[in-house]
Amino acid sequence: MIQEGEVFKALADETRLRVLNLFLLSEQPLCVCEIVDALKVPQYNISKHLTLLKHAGLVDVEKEGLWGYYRLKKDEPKNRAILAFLKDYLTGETFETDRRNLEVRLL
Amino acid sequence: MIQEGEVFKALADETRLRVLNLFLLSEQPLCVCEIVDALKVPQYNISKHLTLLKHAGLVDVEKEGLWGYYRLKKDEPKNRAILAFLKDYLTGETFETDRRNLEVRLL
DNA sequence: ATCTTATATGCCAAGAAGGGCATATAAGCA
DNA sequence: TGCTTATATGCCCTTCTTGGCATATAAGAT
Repeated sequence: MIQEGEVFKALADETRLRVLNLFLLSEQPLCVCEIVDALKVPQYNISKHLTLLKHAGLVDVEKEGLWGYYRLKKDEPKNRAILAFLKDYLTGETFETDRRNLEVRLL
Repeated sequence: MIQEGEVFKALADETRLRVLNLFLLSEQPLCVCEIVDALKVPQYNISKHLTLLKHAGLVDVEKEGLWGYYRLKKDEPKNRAILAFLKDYLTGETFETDRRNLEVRLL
């Protein structure tokens, strides 16, 4: 499990970067199932990565009934710079496809 | 081995962050032995991490006789933002001690 | 109460990463 | 030629990480 302050370990995984990419696009809370649909990755896998991102302090959750709404902690001082960097860094086919898939899902 | 573009994996290790911390301080090429002295970590260990950082595109080497002078590729567009971020991120006892050790070594 | 849906989690196996150690390489020097 | 010094690398072992799968949890609906 990732310790406090070890942001880079949280970012050192492609699936997690894909998840963060979605958050950076939407700038709104996303539930697990939306992420699952967009990335086409098994639910248990996304759940695990979200838990890890939460422990790393990059996202948090709000539970509403059955749903868990995750959102980027973009106002956290510790996260501001790295998220700004990420926004430019996450380029390429996969990230773009994921973003398109999310847009369709959110319609 | 780290693939092209996977910067975060290169940063997801404390020893490598400690090495980068030295480069950010000195802004001058450093040879392996200087880093070994400052961090008090075995030479073979530092060598391996430097090779990895090189593959990640964060540093490069210039060989001069027996010595290998490594330097940060800080002018590389891809690296600018992340290095700026790192400069603020690398705080704490260990990093400060390492910096002091390097200063002594470079006298 | 039961069934369904959304999410989390425990266990396992495979692979990657890191450290230790010995040794290889290779340049300079006696 | 041999000796020393600086650096790189291969092997082994241990630990960490990830994904797959099954299952647990828990809320809503019937």
